[in-house]
Amino acid sequence: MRVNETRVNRAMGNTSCTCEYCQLKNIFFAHVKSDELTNICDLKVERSFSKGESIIQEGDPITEFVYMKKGLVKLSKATIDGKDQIISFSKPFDFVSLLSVFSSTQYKYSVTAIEQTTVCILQLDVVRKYAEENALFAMDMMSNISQMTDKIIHDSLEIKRKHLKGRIAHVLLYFSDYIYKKDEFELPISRREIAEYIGMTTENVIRTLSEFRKDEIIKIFGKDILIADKKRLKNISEFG
Amino acid sequence: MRVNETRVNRAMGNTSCTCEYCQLKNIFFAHVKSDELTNICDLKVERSFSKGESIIQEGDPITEFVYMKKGLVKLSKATIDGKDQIISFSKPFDFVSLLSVFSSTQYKYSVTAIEQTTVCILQLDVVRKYAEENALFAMDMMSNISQMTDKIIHDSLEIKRKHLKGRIAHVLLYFSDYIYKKDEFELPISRREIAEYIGMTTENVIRTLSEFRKDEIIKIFGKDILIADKKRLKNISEFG
DNA sequence: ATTACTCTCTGATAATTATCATAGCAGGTT
DNA sequence: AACCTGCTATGATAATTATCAGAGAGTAAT
Repeated sequence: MRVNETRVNRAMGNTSCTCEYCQLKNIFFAHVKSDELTNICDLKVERSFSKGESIIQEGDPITEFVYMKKGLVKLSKATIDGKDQIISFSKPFDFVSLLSVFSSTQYKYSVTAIEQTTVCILQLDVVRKYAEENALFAMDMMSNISQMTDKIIHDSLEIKRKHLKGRIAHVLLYFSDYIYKKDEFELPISRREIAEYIGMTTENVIRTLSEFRKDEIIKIFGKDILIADKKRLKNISEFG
Repeated sequence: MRVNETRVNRAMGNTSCTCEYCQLKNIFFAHVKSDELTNICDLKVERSFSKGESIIQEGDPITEFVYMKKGLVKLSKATIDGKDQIISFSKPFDFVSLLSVFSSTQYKYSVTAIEQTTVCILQLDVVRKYAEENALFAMDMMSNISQMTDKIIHDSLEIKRKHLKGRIAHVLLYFSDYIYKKDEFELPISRREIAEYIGMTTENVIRTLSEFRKDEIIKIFGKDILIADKKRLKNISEFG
């Protein structure tokens, strides 16, 4: 991680060992023995980031293994012409390091909190040691990587084949159905960031949202979105 | 794999054990002991496919582990409206199963030979057994998955941020620099397939290639392409 | 209070890309 | 031969999307 003046809790360390109830044990560490888990729990460092704070910076050496405990982050990459492209979003209990950790020594993307976020951090060599000694754990990691990249590739194909309206519908349904699981939610990102995700201009994102509002498919109150006609939105996402 | 009347060599099995010089030993099976490798070599089945033949069909149950020994394939996915989207291309010594094998029980994409292709096939449970018993091998697989998905995601972002001309330039440079490593080559895919890869219409692919020809950036003889001005092509790929 | 931001929003216009129509050509089939 | 079919190719036109310009609202800093 880059030295960042906005980063907080740098030295707070393991302030609250809540591993006891952490779902990671069942998901990711299912094949790690319980005494080793206690060890992992002691070694982990928990950190919090406010909305907008940088968690990982593109180019950072990969020395840590970061997983989402709470919140929401965006994975993004700077283009040659100084803009940003958003690759995907991650939520608990994704491992935001997984995309690069076994193919590179440096992060190829940045990770930024788009909601108040808590992550847990393990030293990479610790995780690597466990993986090298415990093939079942390594297999679980593989499954995790696969699921993560699978979703990224799938969404990328979906977005690619759709027109502007379909892409916006896709994004709204993504947050509504996949992230928040309700029809009314606060968009965690700006119109510009939506544009960076789906590869369109900010103006057209705004225009399309306005159009959906005029057509009474959604209601907009700033960042608050209410999906009023999900059936129509799904139809637009599929075929529009 | 689906029963396919075009598939050949179904029952040929291990007709030519050329494992002895296979590069896979150094790349993928580096941490598998040599006596186990002999076992793997005995269990593997080699199969050949002509250009156009289906190797894996979307929806097939994943029971085998397929790697590229020779040739070139496309990974593609059918869209809801009956078209195809090309995800990526794979060459020796990629593992074309890797994209799904640890995240799903069924293939989510099809694999089709776009050149005369030879693959080697291992039963998935054999590979899984080795991985479960040999964490270093599992780690090597992880690295392989990561590199493969990394490249897919990277290319997808590059294509997404470019305009039509830049995308065509990207594809030409992909085949020239990454696949064939020469300036003159035979395009292994049709204009329509290029369109399916970069998310444009066939007509515009053809038009853009014609434009490059008129601008003397490339020469075209049917499927044969000669890159005459690579510098300009690279410039278009980056900024056009 | 003023300045300087960024974000949201809208309209007018330009550029890009898709669609539709047409045609030549090659390969395969009957 | 005549008839498909798929691929390549080009032009005209329509649709989509980007760019440019401007404006209000909010927020932070001076």
